[in-house]
Amino acid sequence: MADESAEIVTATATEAPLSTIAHIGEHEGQTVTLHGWLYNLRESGKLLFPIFRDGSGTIQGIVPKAAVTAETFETVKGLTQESSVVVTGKVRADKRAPGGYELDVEHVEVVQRVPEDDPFPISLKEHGTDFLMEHRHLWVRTPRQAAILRIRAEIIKAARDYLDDNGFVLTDPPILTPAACEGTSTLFPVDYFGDQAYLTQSGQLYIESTALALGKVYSFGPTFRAEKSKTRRHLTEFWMVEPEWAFATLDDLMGLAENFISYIVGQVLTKRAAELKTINRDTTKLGAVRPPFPRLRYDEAVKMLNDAHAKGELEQAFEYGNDFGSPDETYISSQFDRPVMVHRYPAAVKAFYMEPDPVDPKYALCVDVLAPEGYGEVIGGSQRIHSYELLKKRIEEHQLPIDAFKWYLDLRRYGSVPHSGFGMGIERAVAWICGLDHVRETIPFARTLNRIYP
RNA sequence: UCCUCAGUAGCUCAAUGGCAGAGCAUUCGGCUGUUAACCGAAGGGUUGUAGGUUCGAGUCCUACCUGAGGAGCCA
Repeated sequence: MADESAEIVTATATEAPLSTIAHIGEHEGQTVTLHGWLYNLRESGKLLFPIFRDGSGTIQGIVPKAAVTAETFETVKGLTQESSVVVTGKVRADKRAPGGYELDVEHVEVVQRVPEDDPFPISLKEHGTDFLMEHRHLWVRTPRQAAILRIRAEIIKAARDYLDDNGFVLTDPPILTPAACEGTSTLFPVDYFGDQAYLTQSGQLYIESTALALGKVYSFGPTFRAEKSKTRRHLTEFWMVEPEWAFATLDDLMGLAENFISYIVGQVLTKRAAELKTINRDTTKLGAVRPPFPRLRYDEAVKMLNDAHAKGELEQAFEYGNDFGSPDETYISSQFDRPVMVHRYPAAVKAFYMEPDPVDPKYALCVDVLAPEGYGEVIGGSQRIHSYELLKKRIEEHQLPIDAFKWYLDLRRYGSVPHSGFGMGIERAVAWICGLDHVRETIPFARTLNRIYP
């Protein structure tokens, strides 16, 4: 062991050990090397204060003219925003530093210097939405956007860990599909060797198949909607995680949904506390997200909306039998401190494959989970029709192409069982957990009605 | 698809129908503890496009383009 470590020191004798800014506290008093970029440069006479970032955080360096070679001083003085660098310096704890540490810079090697006649477009000042989205490929470098992307990654990891650890098997449905899943949404057409194909709007129908093969399954992947929706909650390309569970009832599904969401929020709170702080998220509201979630029948939710309208708390009157509009969802969720599960909507406003409630077939065995703070529907799910005859009848009623659903009907001919599943929109979950006012910041490169660049 | 709002320097925004402005960014100068540093100076403009009204249009009118917010639809 001693020989081995000696060998490593020898091999790197001329170079300080590599560190990241996030872990720089472990090297206090030592000289380290950082791989990064110049975030900002301030100067005060013969003192330079370069701030470096490396993707894991930022740290201020200090360069007194008297402490370094003239060449190093001039190199740092000439650095431009976002120039890439390899920095060597000594780590020093400092109470004045936001991160607790500063770097006494000893040497800076410039990997690529951003020319001053073509400076980095995104300054530290405010910018407009259009400009930022036009420069999304560079905007992701800013601390706030980087923190959001780390939280997104944690949400995805937590979602997959929860399902993996609870017996769900990842089965990937196709992206290219021959027909609409639900027959309602507008799909993106694709030429498939002369045939008309579409980008998937949901993997659900396919994972119903794998659920009957493996019992408990899920899909995680992109989905596409060509709807001309233009709101802060819509993207044309978004990611969904969809568990599907054989023999599960609507009650089983609601139990899964509340535990699933609570686990994800809990993981983000513990593992991404620093990032939540970076984006100034008020985490007290997330702390309340624990099972059980309130469960509300559609009829009860409607009564709540009618009462609110009568009291003047809701502008628009709600017409019984409709699906909830955005202001309706916001009002319902605002009445609770955690996500609320609204179940048993009228079957007429829901998808063709949803199982009718045996108590009153006018209602569907479905559930929408509405996130708090006005973030709207993050989960939509249902128990699926398992009767061959009923499903065939519904496909005909919805005037869907029966040939395209032949395989789907087969699932009801060979060992059909009650089964349930839901889909959670990743971007809406990220927007809610991060407290963002628009889903376009929840994904590295948002695809919206008016934007497909960069 | 509908409703509302916006478009002026690289960016964020001012400018009563009467000389095109500021802050930031860039360049130059100053400052040994700065925290979107500060102080001084310089360069930087086909006011989204086309037409119209007017002695005169960034400003008023018409059409179009682009974007934003909302509705519907949804996750």
